[in-house]
Amino acid sequence: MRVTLKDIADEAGVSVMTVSNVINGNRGRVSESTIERVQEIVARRGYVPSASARSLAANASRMIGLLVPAADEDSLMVSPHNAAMFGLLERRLRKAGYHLLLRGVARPSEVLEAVKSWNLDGVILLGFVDADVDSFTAVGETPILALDSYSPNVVTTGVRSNDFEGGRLAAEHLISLGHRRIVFAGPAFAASGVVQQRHAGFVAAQEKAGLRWDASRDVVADTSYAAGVELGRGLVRGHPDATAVFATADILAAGLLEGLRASGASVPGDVSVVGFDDIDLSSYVTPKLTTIAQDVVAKSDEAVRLVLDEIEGSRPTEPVVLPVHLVPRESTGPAQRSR
Amino acid sequence: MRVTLKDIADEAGVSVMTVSNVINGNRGRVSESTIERVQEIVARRGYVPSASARSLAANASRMIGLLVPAADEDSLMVSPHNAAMFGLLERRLRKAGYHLLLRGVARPSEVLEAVKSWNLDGVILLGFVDADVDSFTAVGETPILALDSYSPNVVTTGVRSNDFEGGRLAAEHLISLGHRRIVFAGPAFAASGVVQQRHAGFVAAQEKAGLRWDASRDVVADTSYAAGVELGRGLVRGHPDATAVFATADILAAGLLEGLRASGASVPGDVSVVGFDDIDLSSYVTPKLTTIAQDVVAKSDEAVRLVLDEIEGSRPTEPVVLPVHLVPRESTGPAQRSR
DNA sequence: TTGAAAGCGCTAACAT
DNA sequence: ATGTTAGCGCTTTCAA
Repeated sequence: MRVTLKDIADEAGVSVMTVSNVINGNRGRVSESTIERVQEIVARRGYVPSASARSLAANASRMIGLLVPAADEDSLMVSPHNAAMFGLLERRLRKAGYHLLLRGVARPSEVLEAVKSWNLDGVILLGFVDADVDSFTAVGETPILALDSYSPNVVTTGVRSNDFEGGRLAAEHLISLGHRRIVFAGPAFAASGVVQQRHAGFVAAQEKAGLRWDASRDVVADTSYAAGVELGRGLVRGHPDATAVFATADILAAGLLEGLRASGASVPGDVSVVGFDDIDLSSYVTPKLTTIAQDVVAKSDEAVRLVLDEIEGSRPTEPVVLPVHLVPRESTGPAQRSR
Repeated sequence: MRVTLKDIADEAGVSVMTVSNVINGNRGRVSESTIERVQEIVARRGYVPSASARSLAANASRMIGLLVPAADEDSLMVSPHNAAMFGLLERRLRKAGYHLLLRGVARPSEVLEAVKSWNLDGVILLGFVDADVDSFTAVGETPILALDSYSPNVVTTGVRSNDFEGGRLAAEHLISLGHRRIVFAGPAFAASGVVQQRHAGFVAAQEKAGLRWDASRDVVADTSYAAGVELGRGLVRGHPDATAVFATADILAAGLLEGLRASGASVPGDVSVVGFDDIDLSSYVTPKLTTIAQDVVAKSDEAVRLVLDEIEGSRPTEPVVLPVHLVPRESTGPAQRSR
């Protein structure tokens, strides 16, 4: 059935160790002629090493776990932003010779279980709230990298965008357009450092401009299209004097556009909207969303680089913070004097 | 370091086999009191079985490969539809006690390699063109399931939507609105049975209505937003008499909306548009897309069910074909008399 | 430059 | 109801 090292060794008339050395590129230890002979047989027989056997013997799996929150009965959280990260992370890992285990996680303990079970060489956490990240405990030396987390948990390494700066840029943009009363929409602060930071940057820019922050304009909304629609429908009634909204995610902002439209408000005529992420969707909706762009390519590259570095033995680093920038499109315009 | 079966066995004063039997739920073979004692130790020590060792000894990995096309230097193809499938498939597999290896594949031979290397219990192919599926060779008894494929390859089992019916429904809907000259937009036929079938259903409905099919209204376009925009911009010039377009994917149809708008054509005033898939995006764009909905939940459920059944030993089945239905929204309306 | 022996953690098959 | 033996396919260590 399966072609094993021994089969190759027998056919080549050498020991399994010699074949193993050829396979693993331990030149130096094997003569040129042997290398060629073995390689020919390997190719002809279609030999592929057993990852299980390797993992067991070498205690290294060359597999990285990509763990995503998922309630027991639920599907993985595959937001457009996460979907983009999946593809990017897989490519990077593949090019580095690693494989990717994609796994939904309901309880923090399952992270530990996944690592132990598959002998994962490293773990990348995508989309966990800080409280969850806080609770992860070390698993031997296995590097654990948390994307978009502000958890102080020392067993994890962080890679995230400059959320504070993003909040600042959004506010500055709106202020420069004359907006003075801006609603901030996003998930509850407590759970998310990301949201806290975006909010802090947003408030800082306003204070710098001499505007007083009014907490009544903080609105809690899920990161979902539906939540955006609901918020948009009620905005004019709930915040009659607001001329702009900063939403902490494009998907939420996109829903907002729809909700505002349904309530008869025009964007950006009556209300300006700024999103966050710059997912593809943001230029598909009408009007096209002005947003704060994250560099998802850099984020995935850094994440993989850091995990692999730690696997190679380097010490965990300070969190890596990636730059963001404003992408002005059609959903923002001058504040209406009349409102 | 790692807690092993032997550690548990030593502490419990039994043999490893007894512990193994407890772990694997081979009740019957072990006394109640032993089970309890062992389970307590397992929980207390945080024992997690080694998947590698299991895979090696039992010759079963409880891991399924989700393989997606990806050129060497490129990222995985993570279209919105694929992203939805990722999440759905992972959930199903997780609930069944399986793990998911997500892997981009540049050459068909890599499928074989992935299976051999990780001793995969099964494989799900997502997004491959028929020509690629044709070329896959059997890997022992390993079930290979191809999603959305019309390849006659006998080593694979198919799960797909009723594409012919989808094409028919789209055409019927447009015809009933008075459209007589409808453009068909999608990737090249040759490569894709999916597109062929949608086209065939589309043509059949027209012929049934007494319309003559005119091949000049077949337009080749990538399944991408950009291709849709380009097509939309040139549509009025290239097909001045067309009153509607059927696009084989929502992402393409969404681009079409934008391109038509850019060229000054109104939807559905001047041109009606029907998409395919019913991804989230289709109700986020303006106007909301009329589309043919696929049942992605059923598709993922069936895919997992079939793979697991075949792992259990049942024979490969006929392709499973899932129903589709029309979702009328805002992008279609009565044909203009004037055009 | 090459090989032999031991063992990674588990299970299947056969004892008892 | 429980234990023993013999691997699964590979790498590590030590020897030649």
